[in-house]
Amino acid sequence: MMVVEALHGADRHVSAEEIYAQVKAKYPYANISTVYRTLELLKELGLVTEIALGDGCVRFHPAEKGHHHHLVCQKCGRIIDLPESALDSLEKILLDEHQFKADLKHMAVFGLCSKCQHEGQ
Amino acid sequence: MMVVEALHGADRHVSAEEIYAQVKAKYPYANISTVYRTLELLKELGLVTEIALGDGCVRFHPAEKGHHHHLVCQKCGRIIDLPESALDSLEKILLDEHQFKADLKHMAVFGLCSKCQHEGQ
DNA sequence: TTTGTTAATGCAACTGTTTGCAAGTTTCTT
DNA sequence: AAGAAACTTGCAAACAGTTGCATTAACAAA
Repeated sequence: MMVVEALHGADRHVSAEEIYAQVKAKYPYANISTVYRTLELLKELGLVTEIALGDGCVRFHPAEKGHHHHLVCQKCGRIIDLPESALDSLEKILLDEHQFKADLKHMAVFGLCSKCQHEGQ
Repeated sequence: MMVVEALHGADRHVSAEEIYAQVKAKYPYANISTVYRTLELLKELGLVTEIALGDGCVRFHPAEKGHHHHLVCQKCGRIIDLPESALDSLEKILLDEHQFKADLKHMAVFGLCSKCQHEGQ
């Protein structure tokens, strides 16, 4: 319950550590492995999605706030948000050509943003 | 050198731990952090690509053997290989619509394979 | 040859995350 | 209400991977 609350209350993608800190503030005996196990459960139920944005920790996002994707610039670190529909065509191609039902709820694509493409080195 | 050799000699995607084991067999004083640092360097030079196939460790693949992608079934674990061109259209869309130069050398897409889609539960 | 500069290595400690286990709690059966 | 089975939790240890630091090696300048 406290994990769900922390996820819901956050205005951005939160890490397990941040959720743990919030839970611990209310109930100091709480353990971080419980947070991870709860997040795992919520993932299986489809209530949260996780994503690795390349900053060393996985971040979580409640499904009820809607799905979306991210473009992550490997040079400046800028993160560009994409609507869920941005990958619809990929999903369709994989289904049509490979009979594979891709789970594209929350993807991160790494590369170079418009600014960094045009800079030297 | 030994890291490159181990990568080159393997007939599939190898983990850092497997490379380390091979290197250690020839030179027992070797350290795993050197393996990781070498792999990091090779990545930066574009000589190897890494990928997380969802089995708990990152796997590496030498670039000279060609790029490709993987469809990973979340139910049965089956891995379907895709040619590099399979994501060309996605790359083009991201560039045209978002001016983002995606780095799609070695991607893993999770989902359900044709068999598992049609099974209950 | 000596000195200074830079890069590579081994080691230990650390990070984020997962796991095994024992204890406690809840739920089901009777 | 009692007992069995299943689930949840905290804790400590493990795991894959990274980092800081001290030592060593490689190279260039003098």
